[in-house]
Amino acid sequence: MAKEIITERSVDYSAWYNDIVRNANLAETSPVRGCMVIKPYGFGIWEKMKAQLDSMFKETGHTNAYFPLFIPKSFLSKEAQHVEGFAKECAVVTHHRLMNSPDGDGVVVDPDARLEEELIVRPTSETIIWHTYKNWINTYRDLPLLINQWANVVRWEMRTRPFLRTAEFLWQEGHTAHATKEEAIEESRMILDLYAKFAEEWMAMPVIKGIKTANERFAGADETFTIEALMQDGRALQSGTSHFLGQNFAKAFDVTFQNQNNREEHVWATSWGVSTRLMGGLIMTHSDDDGLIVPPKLAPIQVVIVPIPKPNGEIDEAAEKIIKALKDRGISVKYDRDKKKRPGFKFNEYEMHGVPVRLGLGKRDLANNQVEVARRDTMEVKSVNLDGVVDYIDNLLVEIQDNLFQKAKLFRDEKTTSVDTFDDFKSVLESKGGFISAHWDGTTETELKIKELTKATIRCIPIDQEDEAGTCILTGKPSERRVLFAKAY
RNA sequence: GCAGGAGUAGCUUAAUGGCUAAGAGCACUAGGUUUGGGACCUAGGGGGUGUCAGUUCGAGUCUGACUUCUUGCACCA
Repeated sequence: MAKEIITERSVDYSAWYNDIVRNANLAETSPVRGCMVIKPYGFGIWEKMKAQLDSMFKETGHTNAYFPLFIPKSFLSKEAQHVEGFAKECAVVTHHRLMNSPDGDGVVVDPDARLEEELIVRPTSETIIWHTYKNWINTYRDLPLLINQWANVVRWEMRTRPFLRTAEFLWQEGHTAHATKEEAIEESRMILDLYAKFAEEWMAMPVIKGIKTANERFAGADETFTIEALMQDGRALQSGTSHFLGQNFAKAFDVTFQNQNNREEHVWATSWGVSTRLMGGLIMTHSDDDGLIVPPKLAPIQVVIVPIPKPNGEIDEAAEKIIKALKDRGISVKYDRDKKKRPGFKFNEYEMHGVPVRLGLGKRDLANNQVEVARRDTMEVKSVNLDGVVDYIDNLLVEIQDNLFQKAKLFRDEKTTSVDTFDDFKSVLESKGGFISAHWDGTTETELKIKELTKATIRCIPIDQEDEAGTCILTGKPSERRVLFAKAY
């Protein structure tokens, strides 16, 4: 019988989440507040995500570059909205040298080594990038400039949670410059579609594409687009954002280009990013009380072969055949020959790690020319003839990927409720949670009032939905369309 | 940042302010017996209790500060 080492979701969702992060070897805490160590298995998943996203960026014409970790303090104050948005959570470098402590114990900051201009550890790189772009952009022929960087950023968060909110996190940030407003908007919309496609087809995580309200918009943006996912506890997770920055940064950093009519114009900008927060989304979209579940397309190990009861020549030989055939199809496979662990232990361990497919191979199977195939998503186990097993697995991985998405989508749809009164809003939020589609009068004041009364925020104004006239659930004022509310991470 | 809770071996944990006792289970090491859903036996190794200071004849046990984790609030991706 399985030991209870993962807290059940229904008992304590937060504890369940933390148990998965720890027991599936995704990450652990570090001595630095809010900063985590991403362990090899967890990083393996991130690397797969990163590889896919990177190739999607390249396919759409972007190239990678790298900008400094440190940003001169003065840069941050150039865009008023931007600095307001980040000032409270910046790490600041003030000195450049340590010295032996005068009282002989350890080291202290050398007071003589104060920096002339203090440096900010980037919370995001708009400022230093726009400073740089000024020199890169002269003429319309230099546009569009389509650059992405993979980097770490720091936001000094007061309250952190593994992956979902950490002081330091990994992400990609795209920063593009365009000759026209239309082209910049199109870029930010294109990236939004790219993110949604990635979330749904690779992470098997259904998302709602939408527009952020003014209140939830990125500091310094004219428009923020978002993909919003729904977690198993009924809370929403902002999973990626794409910003149309207008000419705000171009003006702040004086980035202009000469157009075809020989006139100087400010460029139009976008920025967009997804982070290691997606790992949190992955965990909370699919996993269960037995541990992590990783969609096949992102699994560091897609198939594991467990010899039963222990490896021997005959089993090794059969396993090697399967391994070769799977690898030929680009399927990653691990053969666990560890003799110290019994099969039952291994079963539980790989379930904990979310390996999509497990093969059990023993004398009994070989005698029947069969192999036992177990799928992680449904926990079904069945015997499959060895001759067709590679085809079977190939299809099964596709089926698991699809099943995870369908299951998550069904959950999300069931947890999305339309309401027309504030009483219904409150009761649905209380009893059921999830997304609530409701009319809103369009004002920040009402949005904040609803947040104050219910803790729910407007996650987005969905893009793929019909306009529908109605009245605001709080004020009764006219509304042109429904927006999506939820309690959020 | 505020308010709770908590830091004893890698993990889970025991130990009234005291007999010159930090005890266990899992994990680990060695050997053996086992092996189709987290095996068992025997023998071992590992901790001075998050850090610093204080109270005391005596401190995992009490006090203070700091630090990390955690829950909630506020803030944010």
